[in-house]
Amino acid sequence: MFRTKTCGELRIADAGQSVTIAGWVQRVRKMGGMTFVDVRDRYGITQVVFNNETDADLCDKANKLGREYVVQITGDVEPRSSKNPNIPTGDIEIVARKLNVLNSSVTPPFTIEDDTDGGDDIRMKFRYLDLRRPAVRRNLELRHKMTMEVRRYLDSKGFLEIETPMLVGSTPEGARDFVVPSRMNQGQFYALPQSPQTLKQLLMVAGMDRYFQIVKCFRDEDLRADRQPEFTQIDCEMSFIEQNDILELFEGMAKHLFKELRGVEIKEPFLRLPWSEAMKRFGSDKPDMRFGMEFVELDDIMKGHGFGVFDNAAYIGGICAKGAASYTRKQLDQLTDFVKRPQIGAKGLVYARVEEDGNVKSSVDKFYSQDVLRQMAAKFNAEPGDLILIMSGDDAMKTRKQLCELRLEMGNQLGLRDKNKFACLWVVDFPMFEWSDEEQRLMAMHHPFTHPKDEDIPMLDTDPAAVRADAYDMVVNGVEVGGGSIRIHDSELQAKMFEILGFTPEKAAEQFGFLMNAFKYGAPPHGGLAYGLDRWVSLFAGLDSIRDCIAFPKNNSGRDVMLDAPAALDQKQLDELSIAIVEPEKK
RNA sequence: GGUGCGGUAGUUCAGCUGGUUAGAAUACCUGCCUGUCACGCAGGGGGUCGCGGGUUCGAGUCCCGUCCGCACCGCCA
Repeated sequence: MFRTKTCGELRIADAGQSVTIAGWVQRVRKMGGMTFVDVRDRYGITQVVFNNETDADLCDKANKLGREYVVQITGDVEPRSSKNPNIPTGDIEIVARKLNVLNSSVTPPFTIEDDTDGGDDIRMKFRYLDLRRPAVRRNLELRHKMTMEVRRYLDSKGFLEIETPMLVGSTPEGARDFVVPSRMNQGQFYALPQSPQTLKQLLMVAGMDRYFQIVKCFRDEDLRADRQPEFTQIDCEMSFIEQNDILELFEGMAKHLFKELRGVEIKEPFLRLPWSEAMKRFGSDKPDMRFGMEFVELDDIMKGHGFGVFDNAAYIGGICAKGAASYTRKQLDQLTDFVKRPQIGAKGLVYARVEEDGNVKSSVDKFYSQDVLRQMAAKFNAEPGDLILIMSGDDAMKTRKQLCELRLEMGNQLGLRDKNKFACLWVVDFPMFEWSDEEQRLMAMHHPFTHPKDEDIPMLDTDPAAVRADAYDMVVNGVEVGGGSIRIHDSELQAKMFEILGFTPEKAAEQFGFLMNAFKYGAPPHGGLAYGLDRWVSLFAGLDSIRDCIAFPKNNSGRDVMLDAPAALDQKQLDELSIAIVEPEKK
């Protein structure tokens, strides 16, 4: 046998056994007459000891080992005279009898340890070394466990896992597509799917009833810490269901995952927060509900006192930070700078402290009487020691989003965003459309196959912008971890939707004719959702970036720095595809 | 497309208002060391200061451009 034990499994009870292990040299400690070698594999680290007096040649050989050499070692398990309580195998060591050097290694560019000395850049370039680090490996193990539990749960609920093609047609609506040229069909292109949306709907028409797939999706948009150009979705679709059936089934899945992977009991049912309420109370369609600090609107109380900024504002709102009245002038100035940063773009910040005697001391005292300020503070249920922060603006939605940034920042500063605490909710009743300045038309907020709320359907003709959709997002700790909708299953309603979205009937037929045709053959009512696997794993692992739970991620500019992709093609390949590269004009 | 921060030894970083031979830690190499486990001790090697231009008697340091990395805005049905 190549090995009889892994580097993580030997315990004091194994003392006396002869074993063979194999792995990488983590570290060599030479003590003169004796040498300790830590051998690492996926399962752990085991100390091997070589003694000059017992076998001088063998000890010499061990002294020549370097970091990350690959070794096979046979020896006897013995209790250690001084134990190492830091590792599970710390009670024993292997007294070596045989050392087989399977491979040498050049010195790695960074240390293979949880607390590595390597930066992101170099770790990504040598990702295969980075993946040897237990901290990164654990993230991939968690990812594996999650997909196993997802399959177990969905299988138990009667879902079929069905694969859909990666080479599909391009759909200009929505994100940019990655395109793939076709050699057999010169001048024509496939696209990689942004999601299997239409295909899973066709599976519903096909009577598959309950479908899921753990599937790669592709979007050619700019990256973020939580956005990769290829990412994995847990994609699901069901027939003969209502919205509530889907919400219940998938909050059940969330509960299952929390229990199996984090040992956390999550209470059902989740809060179902209408989109309009989420925006009013938190200024966000993905509120972090681990803490309160809800918005309070102050238009009625703060207007008409001669403070021009407020008197002319379309929206005045604030938050109350518990116990933050001790903030210094400097800290408050920093908060003001924070909201004035270009990414947030607020004009300024008004603050008010509630003092021990209940008096309210604000930055706008000269405009407001103590009476008005106390009324204002009462609206927040503010107590002595609290800090009230107020923002205003001439666009209510914009100002709410700015206030949202401030709320999250205060949550951070006051330590209210605990990574080990989880707050789950559904945001429901999203608007059907949103106006696009760039395109000068209404765009589908979710996607064009989303079913409008039945009671809002009459408004499709009169006031489409006000129509709400049977669309929902699951939000955990301010992260959108999944979303879906009830779909349109009626070809006439679908045609109307395309019309509102500015498609001519010809264009709609050209791009989505296959779907509208299918709907003519008895499409069942259906709906579904997709979970973002990368985001779920990141959330459970407490990661700052989804990159850390992806074996081979792309960098900020969409490059794979290890493979050095993308790259130019050989002329021969270009010729076969009839593709000519035109140098972008130099500016 | 835009904003901010960064790029100095294999690696992570320090390097002030410009001024001798650019430092630290760690990694690496050599020697010593029989109970280490972040071993210890002694010694050693290691730099196109991202790249290009400019200002200056003199640039790692200031200015302009450019490339690369990270975070964010736009974008992400």
